[in-house]
Amino acid sequence: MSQTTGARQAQKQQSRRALLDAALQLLEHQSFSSLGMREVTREAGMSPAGFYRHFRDLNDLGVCLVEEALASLHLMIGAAFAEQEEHSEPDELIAHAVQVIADHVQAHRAHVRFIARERFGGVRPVREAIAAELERFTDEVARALALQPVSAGWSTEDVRMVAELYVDHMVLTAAALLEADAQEEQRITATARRQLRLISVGRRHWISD
Amino acid sequence: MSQTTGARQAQKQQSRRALLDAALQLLEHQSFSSLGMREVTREAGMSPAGFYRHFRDLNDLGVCLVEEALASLHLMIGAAFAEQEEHSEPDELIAHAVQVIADHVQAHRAHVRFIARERFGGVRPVREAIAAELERFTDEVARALALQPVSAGWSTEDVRMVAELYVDHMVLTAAALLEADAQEEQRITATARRQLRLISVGRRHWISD
DNA sequence: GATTTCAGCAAACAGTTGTTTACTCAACCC
DNA sequence: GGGTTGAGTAAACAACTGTTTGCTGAAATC
Repeated sequence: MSQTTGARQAQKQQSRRALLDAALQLLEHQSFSSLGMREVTREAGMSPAGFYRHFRDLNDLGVCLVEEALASLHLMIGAAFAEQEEHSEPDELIAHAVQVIADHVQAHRAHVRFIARERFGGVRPVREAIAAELERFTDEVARALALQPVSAGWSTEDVRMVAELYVDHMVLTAAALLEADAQEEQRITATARRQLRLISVGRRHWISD
Repeated sequence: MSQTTGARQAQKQQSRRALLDAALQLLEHQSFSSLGMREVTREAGMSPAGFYRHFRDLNDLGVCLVEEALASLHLMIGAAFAEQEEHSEPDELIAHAVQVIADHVQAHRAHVRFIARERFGGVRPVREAIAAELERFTDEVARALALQPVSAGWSTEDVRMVAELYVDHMVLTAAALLEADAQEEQRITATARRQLRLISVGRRHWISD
């Protein structure tokens, strides 16, 4: 249902990409709620009217960006959990997890910035799309946590609450890394590791109801 | 240096207040970076040019809002720590702390929304003002934590890292409460208490370097 | 090869934006 | 009470906004 021959659709996809990239670029220095469509089309090298061939709205484009940004996050977390057996020491695993986040921020700056910035931003549809995706994300983390030996005998609410703590901490750490230079990055990742270790200690001594 | 006779200055302060309140009102449905000054003056019932008698810029107004919003937060946390001796049970203290946050959100919705929304928002001066204020805030919390018996023998970095964890958690909880109805509020506060308890357990069993 | 489809364009629309200018008139000072 | 200060105004400025209209020309279909 999505392709006719190829060349036509491919060109359209390319223009669409240009619009999304232009938006991401502009969002480095402003919030989504102040983004203009003329601004976006200008940055993408397209005439204003052309925008409507791809999106109904700017909000429409915003929701697409949310899905795009969190898709790459899902891939990351999947890979991170898959590798977790390789690390026997818990501290090693924490260090690895933080490094995975730092690498992800490096590789997807614009996406991470967008999520962090608009999570509580001024545009309802975007905010809600992020909330919905982060919830699915938290479910995923909760499922993985439940399989760990530490979680034996835990209530689902307790597992879920830890998952929320981890996800929030991850987003916050990623956001902090966005504007950090190499030196600040060391401080931030060191603190993040310490905090994760504290939570880990808490989990080991937790008494679930 | 700030008053001449009274009536004159008082009227000016009142207009200034009207501008700040108008901005806060408008910021319920948009981000600061999309706020217009004509929009603000219109909402405040003032002519556009009048704005410049009070602020050089919209950013100038934004920074004022930051200071205003975090001043009330400082008052809150001061009161909360002052009352902490009244609660012998740790769980009771946690429940009280969460309730203080919920009450604060109820009483200062617009301010809390502004801080949560613009903490990672698109306007540099505002973002940096919030970061600076939250850092002072974290210092305050760290000082209070250091006095608690649990922190005996802890390094200053470890105390500071816990303080950051608490502050971030507080802001996040407050932000979550913003859009919650009565029922969701119960869920959010319950989760927040659980999470604080987990951190508390972690602190009790922590081995500082 | 003729016909249909449709991504992208140029132009025009009425509104809105931030800022400056010259002004009014009440509160202040002496 | 006369002169000064300064908070707030109305009008004008060029620049920009989102959206619609009819058009062009290349790719796709038959």
